[in-house]
Amino acid sequence: MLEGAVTARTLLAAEERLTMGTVAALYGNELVDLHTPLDGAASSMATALVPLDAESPQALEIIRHSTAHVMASAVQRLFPGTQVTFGPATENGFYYDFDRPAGSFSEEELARIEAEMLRIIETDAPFEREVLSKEAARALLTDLGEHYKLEHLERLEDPISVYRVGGWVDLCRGPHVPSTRFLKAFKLTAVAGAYWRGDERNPMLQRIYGTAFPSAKSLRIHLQQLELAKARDHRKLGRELELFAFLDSAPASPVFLPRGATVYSELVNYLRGLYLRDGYTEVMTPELFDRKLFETSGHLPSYADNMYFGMTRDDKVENVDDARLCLKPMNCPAHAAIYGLKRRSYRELPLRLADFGRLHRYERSGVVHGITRVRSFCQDDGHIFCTQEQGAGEISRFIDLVTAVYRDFAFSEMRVIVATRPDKRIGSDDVWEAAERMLLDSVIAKGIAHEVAEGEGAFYGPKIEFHLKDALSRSWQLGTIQADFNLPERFDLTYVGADNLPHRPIMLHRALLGSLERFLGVLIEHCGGAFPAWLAPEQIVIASVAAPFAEAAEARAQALRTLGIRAIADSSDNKLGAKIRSARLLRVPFIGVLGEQEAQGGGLSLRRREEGKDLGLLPWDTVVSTLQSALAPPSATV
RNA sequence: GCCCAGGUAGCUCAGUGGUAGAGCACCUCCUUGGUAAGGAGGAGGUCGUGAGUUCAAUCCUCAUCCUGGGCUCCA
Repeated sequence: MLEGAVTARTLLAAEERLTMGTVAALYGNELVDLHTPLDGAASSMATALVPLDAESPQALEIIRHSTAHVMASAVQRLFPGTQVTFGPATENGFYYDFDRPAGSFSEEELARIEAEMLRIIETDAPFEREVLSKEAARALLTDLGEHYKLEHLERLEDPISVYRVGGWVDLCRGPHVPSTRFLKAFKLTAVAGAYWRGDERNPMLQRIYGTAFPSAKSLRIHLQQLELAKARDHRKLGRELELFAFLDSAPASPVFLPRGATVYSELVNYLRGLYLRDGYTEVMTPELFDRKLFETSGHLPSYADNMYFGMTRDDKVENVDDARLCLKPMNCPAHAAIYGLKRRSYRELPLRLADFGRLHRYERSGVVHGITRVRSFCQDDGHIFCTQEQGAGEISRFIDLVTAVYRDFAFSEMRVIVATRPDKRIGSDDVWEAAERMLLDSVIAKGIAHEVAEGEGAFYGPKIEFHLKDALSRSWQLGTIQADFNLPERFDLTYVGADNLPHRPIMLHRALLGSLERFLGVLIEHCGGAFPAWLAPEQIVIASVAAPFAEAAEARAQALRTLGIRAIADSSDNKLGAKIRSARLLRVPFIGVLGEQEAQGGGLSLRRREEGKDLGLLPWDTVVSTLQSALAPPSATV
């Protein structure tokens, strides 16, 4: 560093804004190291500088990225010949990808790497930034034998920065913490394979995941939260609560057990209620179609990789591409065909068709996950056929509906993503342009915070996606609405306008919950298996205090069932405490206790799931009215 | 699909080159009970599947199926 060079450190120190916990600074919109010389007039710069404390979110990223550097340094010390690639901070930590000729890292090696990292950190080595010409950087990387970095270098613009720490050097944009002293708490968590630049045609690298925090305490809290999240994992709860299961004979295709099927049906009932109010009519369509339907729709060949094919013994075919039948991966072609069954008038539009048909999509074995990503599922699918002019209004109406629905399930953190035209698509650019415009305008008009995902749209149209997070903060797409000008064209759909001339309708594909399977998975994690009372598989368990009251308990349960309440009696010869315990483990919203007192007076002692609240002995009428009001499904308002 | 880690009773998990164990759940009996586990006994496994090595394989090797973590939040 030049004598007297102006840095964030000198400027902040001069104003006594530098503390022991300051790891970097924000200079305008730019993150800068404390020690990097700044350009410009010192006096004006100082006011634009904001010191970043270790506890700030931006500092956390810097700490993690610096920890990744230390890890890479340790790896190269321990395993010479290993090349480095990318090592960014992530939402929950960091990773670094290596090309190690000997292959992946074992658990024991992870421990050795951690130990080596500690040794490096203890030396309190400073992070030093150095700016090079591209030519000099090329020479440096060639010298180090870092071929991946060399490849990446060619994508970068002059000048190039590198960071040194403890004699180790890496091509890096920075910034970094001043020295390794600031890395106080880290843990290496996992090894995994990852393709170079994420492309499966490239060589596979060895990735090491880790996490880092400004203090040992915050790391400990993070690890505890991970443990808690595991307890909410829908796969674990699905098994424990007997909601669903998987058969070896149907991989990645869940079977719903009685308890899970009850929740599933209630979700469908809820949706049917919404549809009735919101002007949808339901249709039912086959699962197996002649391939011609999907040729017309354009699913073949765009979507063939994700489709199942079928044939009969009368079909003398050898190649799957000649299979006569297709298992539907989507409902839209069938709905387009239904629309085309007869001549349509503008007076019928918008025509909103809903379908709970079962879909099958072939998903590669590595991407399936519990019931949130499966091969057999059902969408709360619907297609709106309308005029161009009606499109914006329908989209706006749908956004209101989907927002209200998520509110019903107490989801608050919704991400809205507008996904635009992908490389592999059907239809002209003009048509895509219009469709993208329509979606974006609706979101903007509602003032909804959203992101744009370039190239992430469906092959037939752009979409708005509504994402929610699961217990491990993985983001899942649930609801969606997609504008489609292509299918109406391909199916030659028309309506007769007021002018008595044929016109082309547009088609909106939409789903509120998305896949019912996925939604249920996310919902299970959201509520930790304690479903809202209206969805609970059993809404009340009536526990008899002793055998002589078993019959009375069963009679009460039956009386409630005739009122539409899912009630069961626990007449096992367990003691009351054990019955309460098992009902609570199943997260049953109400528990009724029936003994001498209740049998005599005709009432029931009731307790609610929430805070184990005991409502005491209530007269039967009060029991019924309490249950009926607590068990009523919510009503999403449009 | 690819990399890594797994697959032992319904569930959660021990275990060993000489054909297997615990807790819970289940069944039977005793107990007739008042708000998160009463007691005793019993039954239950081709150790994922197939092959190989071995006198002998749940254990070692290979294949295969299934499950789990990950596969550009770009130096």
